[in-house]
Amino acid sequence: MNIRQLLDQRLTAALQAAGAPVASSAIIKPSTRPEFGDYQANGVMAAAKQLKMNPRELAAKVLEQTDLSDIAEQVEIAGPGFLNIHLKTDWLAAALPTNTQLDAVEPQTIVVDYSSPNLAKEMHVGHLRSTIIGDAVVRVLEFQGHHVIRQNHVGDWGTQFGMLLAHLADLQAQGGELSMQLADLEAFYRESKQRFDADPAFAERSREYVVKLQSGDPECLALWQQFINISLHHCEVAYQELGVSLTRQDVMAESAYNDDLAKVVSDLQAAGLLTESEGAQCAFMDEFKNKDGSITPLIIQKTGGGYLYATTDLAAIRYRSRVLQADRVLYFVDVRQSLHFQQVYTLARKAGFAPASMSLEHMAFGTMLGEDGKPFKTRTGGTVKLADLLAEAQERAYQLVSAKNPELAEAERREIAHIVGIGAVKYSDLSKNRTSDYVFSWELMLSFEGNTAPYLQYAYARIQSIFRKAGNLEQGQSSIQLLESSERALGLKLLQFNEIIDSVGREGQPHHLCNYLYELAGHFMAFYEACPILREDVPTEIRASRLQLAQLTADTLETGLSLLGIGVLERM
RNA sequence: GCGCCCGUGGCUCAGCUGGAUAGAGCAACGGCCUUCUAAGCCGUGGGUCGCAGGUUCGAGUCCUGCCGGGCGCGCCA
Repeated sequence: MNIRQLLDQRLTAALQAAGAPVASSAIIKPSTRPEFGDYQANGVMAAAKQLKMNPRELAAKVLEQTDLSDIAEQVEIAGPGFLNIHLKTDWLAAALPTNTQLDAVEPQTIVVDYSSPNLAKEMHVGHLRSTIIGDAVVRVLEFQGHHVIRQNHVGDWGTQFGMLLAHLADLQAQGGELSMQLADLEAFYRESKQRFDADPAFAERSREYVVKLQSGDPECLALWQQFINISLHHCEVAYQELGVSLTRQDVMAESAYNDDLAKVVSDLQAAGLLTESEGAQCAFMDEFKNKDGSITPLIIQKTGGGYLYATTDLAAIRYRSRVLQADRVLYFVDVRQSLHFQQVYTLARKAGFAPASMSLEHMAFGTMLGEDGKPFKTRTGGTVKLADLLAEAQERAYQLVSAKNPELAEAERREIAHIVGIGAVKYSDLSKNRTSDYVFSWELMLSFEGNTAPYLQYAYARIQSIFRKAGNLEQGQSSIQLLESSERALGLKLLQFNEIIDSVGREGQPHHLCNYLYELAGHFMAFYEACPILREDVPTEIRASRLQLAQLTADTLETGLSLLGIGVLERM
């Protein structure tokens, strides 16, 4: 159930029935302070302004137009014209058992473009944002009942593959296993680049490899295919370690659109959208006109006929519309590409590649910076490998769990370290989703205290511990009673799960879910301190009610964390 | 030059079509483990929300200007 939506529907209808314009909304939000009830309506004042009415009078008229007595204990007009809604505690309690069942949504086909690493190099911490945030949103959308199509738009094409293949061919000529030579992709890339910069003959051969690759030379293609396979395998290892749901089936590489590119250009030309400028095919769109009258162009085809990533992105949009039949396409891509996407989206609309009914959404995120405020690098100047970060996180978690619970078996401590360590890394990224840049900090990323995944996992483990201790105590069929203030607060928070899921599905911001789960766990901790469950002096029906609250909290935490791609533990 | 984004306590961040007394975590300080896991709980101190105007009954949120930082802009992706 979605309380906020329910209140919004009823009060917005009442507001309009009271004479407010059809566009106006009751604007329901959780109350900012306990004495203002559970939810507050902020929209009456804005509507009153438009109607040139006294807001409190309008608020009174709104209340005449609806009857909330089935769900609300009391609704009061407060301050300049707020409506403060105090929900019935019994109604809350009765709604709790079905809490993790969402209200049905109209299913859409949603294409999500995320992760999309460049296969020329190894995945590093900079790939975390797209991969982890995208995967969380994918899980949320599927949970809502949408048809989600993952698209891992990996970079497997372009000039840099010339030097990689030239270097690879040389090594292969010397004998040896490809998989061994490519075990450290990052080092392999460095070596290739060094040779390219230092040796003109090698650079020339690299360029020849690009031509051979693009002209479909079978030997060259075979070599390339091997390289891609190995590099993809590296990604899959990282996905596995991270618990990311992408598989080989989700890969739709840049090269997959190669055959469409000429058609994209000719279709754009036929539509009169391209202009030749300095030898290149460009789209000059009025939407990108500057103050001085010049237009920032979008280059579709290079002088000499080469294609660019704009061309590929346009081909991908057409594919996602025509073949995948998407209602929405979400791009989890660095914010630095926002102008590019604006241009591509605009051109795709003009060209009819993207119908008006298909939503194109750039879910942008900022760059990861080092603690010096510059793009994140190690001390030696290289990027931080994902594998190193994850290993460090798990090691620290292992040290901690070994100190806390030395009696646990080695294997269980390793398992706990894995779930906790990976969870902490993912959560620290998921919990801040501004489009601005953010600062990478080992300290914060590997922290297990405060607003972190381990805190949520700890709350879950505590609940499991209660149930282990409770043994076969019958939970009974008795109803939930929200008697103590901490019980009521927990119950209300539990019921807000649905509205958070809706928001994440709509806006693609998992940090709202993180924040919700953190508050939920916090409410549980307060309840845990204030309300004994298994103590002998607790009456049976109270105990049964509290056990149900604990169970619902565990279910919600588990569901929420799983949507973030984070696991839970029986003990830690 | 043009365009986009960001400036919130010592640090890292929330702040949901403008709403009531700006919230967390970390760090600091003080309490709480013979009672369901102290990776926890309770409490204290700490913010002219970059600056200056403006719109509004009401501005961290909207508008203008300025200061500071980041990023992008015709043949990389």
